[in-house]
Amino acid sequence: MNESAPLRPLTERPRIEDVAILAGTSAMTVSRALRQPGKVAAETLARIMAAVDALGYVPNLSASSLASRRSGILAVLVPTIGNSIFSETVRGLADAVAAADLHLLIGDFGYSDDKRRKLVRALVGRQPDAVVIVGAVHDEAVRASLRRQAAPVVETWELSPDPIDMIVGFSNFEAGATVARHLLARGRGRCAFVGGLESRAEARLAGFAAALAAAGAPPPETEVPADLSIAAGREAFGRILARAPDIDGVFFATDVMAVGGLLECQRRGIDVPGRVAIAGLGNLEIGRQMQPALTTIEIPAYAMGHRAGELILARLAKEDPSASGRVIDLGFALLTRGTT
Amino acid sequence: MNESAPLRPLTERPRIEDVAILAGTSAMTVSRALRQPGKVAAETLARIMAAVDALGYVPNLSASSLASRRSGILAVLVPTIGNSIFSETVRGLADAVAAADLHLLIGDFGYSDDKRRKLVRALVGRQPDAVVIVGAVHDEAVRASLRRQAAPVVETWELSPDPIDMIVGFSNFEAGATVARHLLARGRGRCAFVGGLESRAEARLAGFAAALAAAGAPPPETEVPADLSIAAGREAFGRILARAPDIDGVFFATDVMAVGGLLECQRRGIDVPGRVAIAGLGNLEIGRQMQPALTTIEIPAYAMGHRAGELILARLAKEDPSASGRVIDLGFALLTRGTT
DNA sequence: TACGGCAATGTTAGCGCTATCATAAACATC
DNA sequence: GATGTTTATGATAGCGCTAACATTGCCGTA
Repeated sequence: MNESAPLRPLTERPRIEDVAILAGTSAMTVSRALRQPGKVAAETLARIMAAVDALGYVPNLSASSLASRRSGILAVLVPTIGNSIFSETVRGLADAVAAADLHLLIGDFGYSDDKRRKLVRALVGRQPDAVVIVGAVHDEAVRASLRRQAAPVVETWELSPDPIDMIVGFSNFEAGATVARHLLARGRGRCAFVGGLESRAEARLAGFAAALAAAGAPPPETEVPADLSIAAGREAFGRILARAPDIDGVFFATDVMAVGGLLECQRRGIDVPGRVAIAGLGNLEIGRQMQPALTTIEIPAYAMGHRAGELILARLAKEDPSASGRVIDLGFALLTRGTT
Repeated sequence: MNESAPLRPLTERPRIEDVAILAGTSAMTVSRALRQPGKVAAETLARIMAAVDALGYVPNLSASSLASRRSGILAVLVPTIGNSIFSETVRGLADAVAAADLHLLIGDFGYSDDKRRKLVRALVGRQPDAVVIVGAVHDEAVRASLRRQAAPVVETWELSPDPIDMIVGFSNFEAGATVARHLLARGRGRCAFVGGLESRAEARLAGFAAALAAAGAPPPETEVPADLSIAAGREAFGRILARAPDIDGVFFATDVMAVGGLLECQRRGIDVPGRVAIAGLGNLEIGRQMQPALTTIEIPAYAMGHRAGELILARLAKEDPSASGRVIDLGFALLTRGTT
């Protein structure tokens, strides 16, 4: 048995220095071996890897970030991780940046501007190499603090002529207008809208109302749901029917709520689309599987995340800021199915 | 105009030193002002806050972590962020730790053991103050590397007599057995199970099969779905019916798949629960809203996250490791509704 | 033999914070 | 007034890494 006392207690995590000593080399060579194995002689590399395994060494990324000024963090801000449509965007993003070693630091701001402000502060402090936000940011203080930091910022899910840095989205206004024109074409003259609580839904309503007005139709009855659940969609639909029994077309700002509306019709024995046409937005699986299947706006949820990731990688690769201010419209598609 | 050239380019982010100079104090006092405002004189505090605002100073948390040996990061590993039931657990966790300033670093391992291994390495490198994992970890290498680090680790969604550190869950085995006994009590003698792909579903199947066997019923027909979607549930159900047309009770490992089964019955005109009884697990909103409403096992998704957060805070507060090895069973409940 | 070039490795000096201890000033106690 | 006690602040020394610049030895070429 080796009786020499260890210099540092074994309970502490090994540092790069410990690996270097065990491998009979220097800290710098270990650092290189782990990040650019090609720059280290094969024999040295093997000794270092053996030492890493023996000690269970895991580099301290805080120290690494501090020294290299690269955190390896991609900060992602979403309104809520509970919504599977946003997680599609996150998945697209993760897939796009999978090769680069960036880790997603996901923050959930619960649709609250105040929480988002705090989240931005906290995330910026971690020196992210890039920031992706679901939704355009309108709060000037937040915009300023995101602009001030060097990392690329991509907003998504909306279009804005004046993005913080880059924006990848679709026109919520046009989506609303498209649904209105579709309902009008189906002979629906008395339309309603269910949605609110966030700027994207408001843009959809604006487009919806504008297209109705352009066609000379009366303005939509509107209901703001309590939340974005099926039950909230049901209840909002019930309130609309109570207020305006002659409604013959309803656009729900999300498929989940639209499914609520559809289920409520089925419960009440209201014929869809005979008496009331229903449309949603998101092309979620549940809408596709309903009977009749839900007419909806398919949005590029995955693609927006993926494209955001590509933009980020391009910017991080070359020091080329020419992409700044870029606005990318990925469009959307109306999927006409059984409910209209 | 002040003509003196700045010592550092203005484009660089301000450091704590810059704030200190502007406020006419020292870096240490600024650091204290931001973390323990009570320990700084009111007047000094005001000057410092003014300087922070003026410069838009945001502390570099990498440096902070390195110096303080506290990262403020709570690492969360989930099989997929796309599943809203796991996001309930994350929400419970977030709520529980909201006051402590811990940030959730969420990693998604896509149900892949290999990805999880990599994710653990990456997350451990960020020196998390705590780790929460959805699912028990069986991979010995991963268990070892999580054990080696000092931070508390909480596994969730399963029970295991030998947790890495702590575990908060429910018995998937018992959940399966409970559903089996319920179906038997409803006179269903020919049962099937749809699920797989992960250890929790396998435990449910084991319990389901054991309870059937104990009652002398034939072993369940089982189908492993392609994924965990509604469509996969539909298809698996179709295959079961083709193989065993006399099936009169089906337990789906998740509500989403169960909804698929229910919709498939409706499409085929199969009476539920007259001819086939259906049960799911998760108590998701869609199951509650279906007509007839889905019988399901309600699991403590939110509570598991919340309890995990509480355990972590307790451990971080006092240096009391007595909670180690703790196994907490939060149970589950059978919600009998229209489909059985 | 001398020289430049290259590959492999090492040395030094921070990155921007905070733990720790020292100091100074203000106050209370006898 | 001498002494302890508290409160506010500051000086110093790292935390564990990596950028940038040596240094070393080896090769080919003049």
